[in-house]
Amino acid sequence: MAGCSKKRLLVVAGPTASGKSGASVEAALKLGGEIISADSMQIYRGLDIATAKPDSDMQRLVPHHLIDILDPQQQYSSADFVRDAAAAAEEILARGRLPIVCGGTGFYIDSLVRGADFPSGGRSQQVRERLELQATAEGVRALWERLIKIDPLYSSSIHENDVKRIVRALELYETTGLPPSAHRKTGGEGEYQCVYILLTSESRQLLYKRIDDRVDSMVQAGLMAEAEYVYRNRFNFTTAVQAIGYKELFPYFEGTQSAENCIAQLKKATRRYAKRQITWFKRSPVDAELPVDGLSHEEIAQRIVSIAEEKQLI
RNA sequence: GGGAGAGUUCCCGAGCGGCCAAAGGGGGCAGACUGUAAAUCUGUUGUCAGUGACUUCAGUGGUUCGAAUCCACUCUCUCCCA
Repeated sequence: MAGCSKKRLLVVAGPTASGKSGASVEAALKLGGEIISADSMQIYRGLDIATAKPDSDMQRLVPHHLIDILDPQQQYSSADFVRDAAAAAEEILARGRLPIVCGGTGFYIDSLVRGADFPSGGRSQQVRERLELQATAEGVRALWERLIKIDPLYSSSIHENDVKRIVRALELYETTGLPPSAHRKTGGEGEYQCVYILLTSESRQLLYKRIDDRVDSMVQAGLMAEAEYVYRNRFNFTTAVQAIGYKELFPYFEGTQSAENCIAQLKKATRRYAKRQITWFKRSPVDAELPVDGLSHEEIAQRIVSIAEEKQLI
């Protein structure tokens, strides 16, 4: 029993198709936990198949938080996640249960765990849109040069082609009057007594095979219809269109590509995404790695529980 | 049987005497990431050794100081006339 003042938190992270959702549900049943989804796309209502959202049975077995909390035209951010996840954890703990953060959005998870503190304010849709327009009109180069003058330190840490980060940095500067590097928090401690478990695959090939199979079953489950719905709303669903599983299929709806080609493209995009996740988690404050190849959700859950015990979380 | 053309590094595809280990794209691999993150961006991709060396552009043999690039023959493929 961890008697310290910090709040208990179990994190189950991993790349797509590593089996985290299923295993987390099992683990939650064993531990008396509730799940906080750390997934930038599962927050959207109506986007179920491509996001591999836990089905209603799973959600009935164990309470899930931060799933279906927004309409697809709404926007969300890492800062929103930190706030919402912290609130959810609070409630769960108050009920005497264990919060289990489960997801693949490493940026969200690590922001929460590390206690990232995002500056208040510092956000302006208007400013950002203006900067984005400038970027396309005058070229990224122009913005980049402005950023160098404002914050040479920060600008040296990002690449001159990285439009999103350059725009964001300038947005931050214009709205707060301070250069981006002034906002950088030096490794905050975080307020959780956290056990961070990373689900891994020892064989990339196996992971990729699981991804391919899962895409096939998504198609079986009606992915095309869901994608067509997103396609029709592509100009409104600004963040949601970014999800893997829709945009790869757009050429099919436009009639420029066969469905087969698009699906192959989708598999490739998902594999690359998994690789990016793996790269991300290499730098995350992980406490334990758990190889999952060939294990059932039940078995993975079993190990999660023993790791939690070992680390004296429970 | 006659004629035209093509064979390039994992794939597609430029190159048409030296500046070519060979443009570009795809794919692979690796990485970055502090309020869009399933997004965005970067690097690398013949072998070996830190400058450099070595083996590559269907095959063989030539021409040349020098060839992926020119010539001859061989093989494979595409197309046109039979």
